[in-house]
Amino acid sequence: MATIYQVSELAGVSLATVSRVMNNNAKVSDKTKQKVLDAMAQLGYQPNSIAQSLASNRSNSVGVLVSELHGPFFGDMMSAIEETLRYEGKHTIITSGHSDEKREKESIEFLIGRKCDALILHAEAVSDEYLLELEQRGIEFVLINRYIESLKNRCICLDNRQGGYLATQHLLNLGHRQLVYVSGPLWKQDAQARLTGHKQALNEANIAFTQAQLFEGDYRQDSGCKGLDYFLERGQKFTAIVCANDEMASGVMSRARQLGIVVPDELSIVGFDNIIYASYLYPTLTTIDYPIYDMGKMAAYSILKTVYNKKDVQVTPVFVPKLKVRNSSIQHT
Amino acid sequence: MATIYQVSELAGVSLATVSRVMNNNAKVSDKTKQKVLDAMAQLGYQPNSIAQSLASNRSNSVGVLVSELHGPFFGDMMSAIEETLRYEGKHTIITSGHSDEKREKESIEFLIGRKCDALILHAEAVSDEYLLELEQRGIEFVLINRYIESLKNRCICLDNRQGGYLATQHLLNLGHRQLVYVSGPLWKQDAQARLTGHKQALNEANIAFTQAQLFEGDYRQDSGCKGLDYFLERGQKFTAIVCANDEMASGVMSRARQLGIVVPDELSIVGFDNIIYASYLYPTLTTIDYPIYDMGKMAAYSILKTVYNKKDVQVTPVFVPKLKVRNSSIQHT
DNA sequence: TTGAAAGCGGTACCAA
DNA sequence: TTGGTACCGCTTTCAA
Repeated sequence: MATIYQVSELAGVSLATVSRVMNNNAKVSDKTKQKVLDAMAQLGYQPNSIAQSLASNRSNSVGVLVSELHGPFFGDMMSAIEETLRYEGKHTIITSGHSDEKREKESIEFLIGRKCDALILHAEAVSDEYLLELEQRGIEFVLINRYIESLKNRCICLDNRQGGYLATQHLLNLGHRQLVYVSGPLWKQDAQARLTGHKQALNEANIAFTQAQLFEGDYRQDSGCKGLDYFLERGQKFTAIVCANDEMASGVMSRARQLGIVVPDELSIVGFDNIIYASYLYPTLTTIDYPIYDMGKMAAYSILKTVYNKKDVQVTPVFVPKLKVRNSSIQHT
Repeated sequence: MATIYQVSELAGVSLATVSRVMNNNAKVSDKTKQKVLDAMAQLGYQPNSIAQSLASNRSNSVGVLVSELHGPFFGDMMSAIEETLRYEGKHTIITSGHSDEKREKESIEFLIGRKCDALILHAEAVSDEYLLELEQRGIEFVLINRYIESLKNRCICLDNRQGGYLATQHLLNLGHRQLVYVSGPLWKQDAQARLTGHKQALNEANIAFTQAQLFEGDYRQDSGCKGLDYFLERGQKFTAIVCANDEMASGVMSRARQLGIVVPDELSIVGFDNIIYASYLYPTLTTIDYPIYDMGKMAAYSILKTVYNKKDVQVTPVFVPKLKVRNSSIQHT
């Protein structure tokens, strides 16, 4: 592997000059430049990125923390981030936090230890204080799907409240009056916001919301099944069920089928996220579209702009959810 | 950020000694060691991984190439790899190749340029020659789901032929005699192998296989729909359909529903891969389990063993697929 | 068992 | 516009 030194020798110029043409950040005469370029080509020179990093204090890598590497949701996010960054020659280092405070922290510190220039965090369990501390330490980062007022210029968010609102409004528009809600873990910000939107829609329609209409799930399929059982066991009356994500909705759907409840005829279901297989289910799932791909892209842009000084990018921090009507919800008669 | 120099000063020893206790690869007296450890703790010293890499010519990072970052399949693979490597303090750099030769090559070269110590490749489009060339260049790598005879000690494979065989055998055991097959893109090795297994099972049952019973899909859901249409349009008679992956199977399933064909009563379906949502479908999908998580883990182990000299790992290169019977296949009457 | 010092392959400041 | 050179923070050989 050729080094910058060999290039400089072959081209008959100094190290500094070679460095200049590589980074082309200083004036070099066309003639000299050409000599250097020729030498590089001849040697098949590739700069050593590690040495560059050490000298420039830039690793050209961005660390990404997601909850889970698998699962339909984060794949899209990573996909967007990696594509965008690689196009600019930056690389993506990934870690997962499993929605656990300790593991999230470990992952973040791991990434910092690897000298990432910036971090893109889908951090759920770590405290606001810790995130503020990161900022104090001078770490560059953006947050996906988490809003902290004093860090607001670092947050790429979906309006989860609005999403919850839309889901419920849709059912109300279809004539449903007896609704129940399967939420996510209520310590998570997004779960709270979605529930708030739900309540707000009910409120506007002058329908009371009581605790009996709420089941707190964990965003996993199984808790959808449990949620449905829960409501049925208590003799709760309902014609529609709102789930805080699609996985739980799919759980409700399969449990309903086991119990002989016909969806959507006897029970309408609405999910949230619009994960890929929402459209594979039977019936296909009405849901709220979460533009996670675009949000991942935006996070990457934001880093490119603030950390790598890429000028021509516009960062929009708040995304708007959209209702996606499919076959799991129907007019109440 | 404290440097090794400051630690050495505070501890009253040389740089070399500090380095030794960090890597504990040489004798250091307990007393000296303790002084160094104390100094490190006091300064909150964290070694600079970039500098370590430059000096040691080791980046402690492993590059991973997958076809797609999203999608149910690769998530599990990445998940396994990242977990395993991080446990050993290595980091995982990911890229995607989109099953396209040019992009796969670009990704691989990108990873090499970033000085990855080793690569884990799910390379589909790149030629055998290119891979051989990589070996010539002294690049360390393992291949997932691709078998090349002269690189066999680098291959972590599933016996795809056996999987195809099991899927078909299952249907034959259920009494089906009229089968059709939706394959993957036949330029892909795994698609070929699965089809071969299918033919073999038919052959053993003395059932002829003709081109009319084959539709070449692209592993995506939509081609499952197309496949079903294809067979129906030609008036092909069949009571069961074997799909080379679950996504296409789910396509067949939803198309069948649209057409009013009842699964499994009128049509049995078997998939391949056992992706997460195979069990969410209705009816739940009978499929062949592809232990991709374990295979990812094995790939990581293999790297740890050969590249990072971790001794106590056993590498098993060939994995065996297993039949997973669910509700989409039923006895033919 | 310890220390001195020569790299690793670049960047970037200061002079010329 | 160019060259000289002092780092960046660590590893590793060689001597002591």
